[in-house]
Amino acid sequence: MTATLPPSGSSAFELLHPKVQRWIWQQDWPELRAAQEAAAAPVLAGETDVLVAAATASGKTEAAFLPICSALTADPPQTGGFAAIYISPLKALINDQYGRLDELCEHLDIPVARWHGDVGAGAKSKLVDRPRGILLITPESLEAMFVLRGWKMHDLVGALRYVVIDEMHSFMGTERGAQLQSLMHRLDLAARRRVPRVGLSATLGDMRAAADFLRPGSGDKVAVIVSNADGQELQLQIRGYVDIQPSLPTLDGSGDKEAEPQTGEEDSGDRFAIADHLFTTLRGSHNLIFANSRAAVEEYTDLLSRRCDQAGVPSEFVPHHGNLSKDIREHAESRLKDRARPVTAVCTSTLEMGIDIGSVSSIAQVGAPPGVAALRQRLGRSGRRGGPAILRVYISEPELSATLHPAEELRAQLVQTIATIELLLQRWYEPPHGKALHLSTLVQQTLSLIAQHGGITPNDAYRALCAQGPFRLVDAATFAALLRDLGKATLIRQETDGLLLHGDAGEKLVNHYTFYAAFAAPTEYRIVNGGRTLGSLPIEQSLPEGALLIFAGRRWRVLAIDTRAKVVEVARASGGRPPRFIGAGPEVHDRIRTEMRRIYQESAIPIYLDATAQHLLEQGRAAYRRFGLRSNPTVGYGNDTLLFPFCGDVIMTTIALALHTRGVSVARQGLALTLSGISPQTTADLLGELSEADLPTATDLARLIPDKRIDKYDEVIGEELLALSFAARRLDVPGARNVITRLTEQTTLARFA
DNA sequence: GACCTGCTGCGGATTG
Repeated sequence: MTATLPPSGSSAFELLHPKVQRWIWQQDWPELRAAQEAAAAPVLAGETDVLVAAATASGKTEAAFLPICSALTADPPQTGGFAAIYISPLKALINDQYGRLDELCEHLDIPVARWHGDVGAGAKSKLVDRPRGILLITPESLEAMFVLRGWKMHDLVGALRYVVIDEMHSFMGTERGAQLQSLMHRLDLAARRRVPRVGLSATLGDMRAAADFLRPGSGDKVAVIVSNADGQELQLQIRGYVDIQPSLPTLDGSGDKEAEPQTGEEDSGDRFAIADHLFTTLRGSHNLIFANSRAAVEEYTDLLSRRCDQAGVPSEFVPHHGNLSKDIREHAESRLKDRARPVTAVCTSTLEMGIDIGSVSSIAQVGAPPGVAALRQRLGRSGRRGGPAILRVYISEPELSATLHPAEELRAQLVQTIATIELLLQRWYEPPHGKALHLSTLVQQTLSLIAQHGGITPNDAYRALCAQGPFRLVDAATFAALLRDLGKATLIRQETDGLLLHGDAGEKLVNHYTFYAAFAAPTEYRIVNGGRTLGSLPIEQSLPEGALLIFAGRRWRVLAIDTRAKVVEVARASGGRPPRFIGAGPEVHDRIRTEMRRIYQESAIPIYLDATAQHLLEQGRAAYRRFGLRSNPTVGYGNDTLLFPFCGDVIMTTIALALHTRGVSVARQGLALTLSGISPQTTADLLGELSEADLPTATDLARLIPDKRIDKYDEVIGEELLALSFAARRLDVPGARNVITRLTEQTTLARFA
């Protein structure tokens, strides 16, 4: 074997155990990757927490496990219990890592075990009887372990030396992330020690926030390793399209019966043009097409499959989204791994994360990307080592007409896309929301602690979860109020000695397996064809018998619906339309809207726009000038006024509520707030009043929202706490004040113009 | 809120 000499002169390599060195040698690696080099010493020392941020496929997992395995080999555990726990957001990722890790650990006599929902109960009880080595687990399975085997936790994790978090960025700012932080803290409590944590993450804008997520309260002591070795070349293009079809009603219009079977003769319009370009450009190589919704995935897979049929070539386009069954998704994944036969997957964010599918030739994005960080992740999938990453974005805007809404004349989709790309080039990414209280997850964790210990005092619960745990933004009074709400809902009750126990409802909740997940999921119907499950659709979907449907990239007719078993039986058909998955859009960050304003006011045309996109941008800028938005944010529209504040969605909601307190009915539509029956002059006066008076508090504004239940256990939380929670996460009064001041200045000066 | 993610233990049938 002609092995290139491994990492000689590499100080990290010298630190590793000889057996690990031998394994690296056998891998034939030319050198250790930057992240692996930098992480070795601090992980080996085992004294600090370590955060490794690097691009996908940069050897992050090895950066953690080469030194961890070295430490475990050099100093083998003397007692039972897991030596390291690796927590991953995906079962598929655990299975991937298990294959890779097991191979390394075989040489080292370190047992590796996986534990998630697809692992049998027998294997689990064996592990509990003989806990050893490295455990790969999901947050939900770890939660189940605390609930069902609380009394054994010290035996299981008493000897724990490391906790590893994979894809840490995917947890940050979410309920599941708050659960993960709580679980990590409860591991420390069960081990009765501070167990070193290793976080593996994509590169983020604010590494300090990430470090603080990994070790709440002590983020400054985390060793942060950022591998910025992504000098990768980016080739990108935004392609503009004009939608000449009259825009169809998308939200309402449940009159599905008139769904006309598409004959294929009306192949015109923007979607067809986009499909044509995708077909001719991507066929013959491996690619990913990110459509922004499951409905769009279905529609484009269908359009592209028909192109293949018409051309008499085998279908090269496969769908991939969260409602498709496991075997359909795994089929797409294995086709992607098979380099011999070209395939392009049309997908939602399902293929953003680190499941091993190999790298693809190019990325297509249909519609505005949902954010800068998401676009960065998607790009990471493209480009073999050393090769450029290729991105094509397809943006469609409606044809200009007399009836077009001003917001559409501004070509907001296109401008938002340009803003997102400009920020990506500046390496800015959306930070996670740090101010959420995560009360829903605090409910879950309180109930879980009671299960683990067979009861707990309010003081101990507060100390474990809030004072020293991750729910630091919750003060004692708020926690007490939460406990009272839980008592009212009979989730908990209190013994005379003060001990908290489960109440009747709590007992039921905790003893059902759905308790372990911190996030809510809608009930869904299973879609079945001849005994084979194709996937599922949310229950809100009303599908009358005989309705036509496009699903899993094919056309179907609904034969029968079993409402009790929640099953929809379908047969192949020739017509159909994609299912509607209802909803609004992702939250747009303030920085993106600020960037959009800059783009409107500039005249430079980015070089990555094609001719149509350039033309659309000019139209958008012309509309911006015509409305005079540079100096006046209001536009009269019939009896209404449109207000364009150019700020993030959180601030827009806050301004809308503040206007609401003045008796104005306000609606939010993308870039604009619509003030019904109010003139631009009155709007200017209202803004002036708001800027002079004190704005209501965020909590007062939140009280105006009739239904604030969003997260899984919000149902049992009382109005007051829901208002507090909504205010913390979804409103920004100081931000709104700044924007209102700016808007007032503009409208005041505009009057003299 | 576009999108995404996850969970138990047992009964019963099948196979070696």
